[in-house]
Amino acid sequence: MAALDLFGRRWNLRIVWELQHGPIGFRALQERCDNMSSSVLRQRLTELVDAALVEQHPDSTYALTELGHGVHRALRPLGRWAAEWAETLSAADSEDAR
Amino acid sequence: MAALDLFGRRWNLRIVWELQHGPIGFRALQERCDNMSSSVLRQRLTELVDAALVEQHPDSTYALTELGHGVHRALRPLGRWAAEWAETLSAADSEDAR
DNA sequence: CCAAGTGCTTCGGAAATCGAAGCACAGGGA
DNA sequence: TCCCTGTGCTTCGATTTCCGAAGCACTTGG
Repeated sequence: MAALDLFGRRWNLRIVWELQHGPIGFRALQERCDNMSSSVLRQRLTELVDAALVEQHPDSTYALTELGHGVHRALRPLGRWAAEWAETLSAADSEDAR
Repeated sequence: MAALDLFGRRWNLRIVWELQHGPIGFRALQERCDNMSSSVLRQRLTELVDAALVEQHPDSTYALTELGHGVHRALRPLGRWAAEWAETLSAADSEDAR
C-alpha cells in the first residue's frame, strides 16, 4: 500500500520511468519530465533516494539503484498497457466522430 | 506518457487497485482508500469513468471495465515488487538498528 | 576575467487535496 | 405514518502541494 502511495505522488512514476536510460543530470532529467518544477524535482529525488530507488553518483548524476531497476521492470507491463490504451482511445475517438 | 500522468494523480492507482475485488459502493470504496476525501474520490471516479477504466452500474456501484482489468493486470508486477520492497526496507531497518 | 552550464534553493501565487458538514433519497422497523 | 440508518454525492473553507521564475554557488572552457 505504501508503494501505491509513493507512486501515487505526482512525477514519481515518471521520474523512475525516465531514469531507465542510465545516469542523467538534474537539469537534463528536468527537461525529460516536461520541464517540471525544479523545486519539486529536488523534493521527489530526495524521496526516491530515501526509498533507495535512486542513487546520486559522486559526479551528482542520478540513476536507478538495483531496487529501482526492479520497479522499472515491474512497470514495463504498465507501459505496454498504456500503448494499447492509446490505441483504444484513438479508435473510440474516430468512432465518436462518425 | 499520458498514462503516467493519469496514474501520477493521487489515489488513481489506489482506486484501480482496490476495485480488483469486484463492484463496490461509493462509501465502501472510500473506506478502503484510507477514508480519502469524498470530494476527491468523486472527482477521481469521474476521471476514471471518462478514461473508460471504471463503470458505474445501475445500482450506482463501481467496477473495473474490461480496460480497467487490463490496468490491474499490468499493475500486478508492481504489487509483487512492492512486497519484496517492503522486505528489503524492513531488513535495512533492522540493519540500521544494529 | 568572463561567459555559459551545472546542481540546487527560495518564495509568492496557483492549484490540488482534505475533511467536516450536510442534502436528497431509499429501505426498514415501530 | 414517522423515525432511524445508510447510501451516493455536493459544498466550502482550510491546508497542503505544486508551479515557475529568479537567483546563488560552483565548475569548465575560452
